[in-house]
Amino acid sequence: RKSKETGGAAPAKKRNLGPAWQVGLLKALDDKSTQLFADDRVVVIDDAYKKAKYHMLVIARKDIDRISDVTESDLDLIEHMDKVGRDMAKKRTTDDSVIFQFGFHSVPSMRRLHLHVISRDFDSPQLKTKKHWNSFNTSFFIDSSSALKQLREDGKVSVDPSASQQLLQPMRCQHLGGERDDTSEWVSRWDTKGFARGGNAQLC
DNA sequence: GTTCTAGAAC
DNA sequence: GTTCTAGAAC
Repeated sequence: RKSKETGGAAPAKKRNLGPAWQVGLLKALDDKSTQLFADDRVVVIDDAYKKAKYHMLVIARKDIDRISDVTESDLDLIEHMDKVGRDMAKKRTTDDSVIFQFGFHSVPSMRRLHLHVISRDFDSPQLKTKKHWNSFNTSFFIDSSSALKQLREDGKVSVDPSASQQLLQPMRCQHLGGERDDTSEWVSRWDTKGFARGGNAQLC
């Protein structure tokens, strides 16, 4: 043992990492019981409050808070997170009708860089608010493919300064396009109440 | 991030 | 009266 605390001081205190609710993912890095996969660079867990039938997080072990903090030297890490995420999605279900999306929140609430691996049904009783929906269905959500492209070309991932305002917009479907025709049916099903609750989820 | 809840909206 | 939304949480 090599402890040389001066004056018998208390054991080295851990740096204040912030409020408990912000550091849940940091604890997950050390909690093997919840890990679906782990290697020297990442840990995969189920999102504790999943917003779709399938919703996993690929968490980086490296001390980076968010996608806007990554640099060129992290390209390998982001590529690895993306690959692990896609592998996990394939392992998780063999149902080809399940479509996944992979990406980062522009302004995450939880600390430590994490990649969302989420199925596009958004069928979950824990998807309750407009912000929940918009965090996966506006430019607030940065696809990993887009992040990788930016990282390769610009050496960084730019985040829209107004990204957080996207969370306040009316809920729209990105994939059907058109605000009146195609989405009208979708909006009527999810917009007013219930979201995708009740097992009637479909791709928007 | 969630939970709780007062006040708004219906 | 019930549902919905937005802000505080030490």
